[in-house]
Parts: sequence; C-alpha cells; structure tokens
Amino acid sequence: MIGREFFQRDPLTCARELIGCELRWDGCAGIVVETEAYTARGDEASHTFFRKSAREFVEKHPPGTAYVYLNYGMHWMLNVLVKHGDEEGFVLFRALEPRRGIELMRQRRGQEKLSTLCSGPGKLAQALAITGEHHGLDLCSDPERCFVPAPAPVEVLSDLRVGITKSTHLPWRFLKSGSLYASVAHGKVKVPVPPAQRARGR
DNA sequence: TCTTAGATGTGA
DNA sequence: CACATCTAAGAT
Repeated sequence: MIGREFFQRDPLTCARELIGCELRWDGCAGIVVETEAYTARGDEASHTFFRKSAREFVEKHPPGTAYVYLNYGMHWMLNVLVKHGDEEGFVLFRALEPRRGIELMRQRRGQEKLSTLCSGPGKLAQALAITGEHHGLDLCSDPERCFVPAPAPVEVLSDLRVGITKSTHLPWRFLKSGSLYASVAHGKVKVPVPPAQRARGR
C-alpha cells in the first residue's frame, strides 16, 4: 500500500508517478493509466481557484485524502489531495485498465467492453461505485481503498487536459504510453473554440 | 470516424 | 449559470 509520504509532493509529480500504480476499491482494482494534475495556485481550472469550499478542504485535510465531487449533475469525479509546502493541489483519476472485479464493474456500467469500462473519470467512478459518500476518506490507511506501487517503471506521456475551459494550454494530463484504456488518446485533445469565434462562423 | 445535443445537481 | 462528462444519433 502506498503511504502518505507519496502524496507529500507537488501535483505534477504525483499525477505522473501514479501512472502504472494499482487503484484498489472494495474488491475491484485497475491499473491507473490516465491522470490530470490541478494546482491550488495559478491554475484557473482548479476548484480551489473558484470554490472557497475547495480551498478549505485543502487546508483541513492531510495529503492522500479523497476529494470527490459531482460534475454535470450526474458524474462523480475521484481526486486525491496532494501537498508539498505551498505546492498543493489535486490529482484527478481519468482512466483505469480493469484488473479485478471486472464482472461487477460490467454490471454497474452496463458495458461489456473492457476498453470502455473505466475510460473516463465518470465511467471509472461508476464502475467502482464511487460517490460523494467517499469524499474526505483517507486513501493511505484502508487496504480496501488504496494504491499499490507499480511493479516496474512505466513510460509516461504528457498531454493537454480534457474538457476544461480555462488554463487549457497546460500539458498536465498524464498517460501510460500505448494504453488502450485511456479516455482520449495522446495528442487527440480538442481545444475548445471560444464562443465569439463560434458566433462569427455561423 | 467525427460532431452535436441533451440529461442533470450544486456551489457561488 | 457554469461545469475536470457520457451516450445516442446523425453526418462525413
């Protein structure tokens, strides 16, 4: 089980080094193949930039704590809090390569295909039955909900983050090289077109 | 293979 | 009202 000291580093380092680790969650498990880093300072896409409650969460919890929230009214997002001095922030888990509890994950997702079982943050949370009730849980002390180190070094690629509208230029998404289980392949992120330009085009 | 619309809860 | 998404449906 990965200890708290792992999360006592900056968000980019943690996001990169979590690739290849195993995420264990109540009998299900998968290899982390896609993450994103969000920094508490200077990152307009981070919740801490526009949510007071997120800044308070960072202050009040130790590194290694789960930060779970609902997005678009229907998808739960799993993050882990990381802290290194004033370099604090979150790592968002975006995709897993399924390894254990696959039948259960298939039932929860209503999907047979392994490659799309956990290929996105909302899908991952649905497959593992992660909800707001897990917000604030310590992910460094319970063997049922924890991380396991990668058995061997993993080649990691970085890329633009997916689905955000601010700070879109930062290459803070990390992928296991060649993985077939990612949400969006390396180099395929679409940069959103600004509203003004869209209006001109029609 | 790619683009689009629509469903939906919550913080500020 | 924006939003760190997903899916089905239709166009290419």
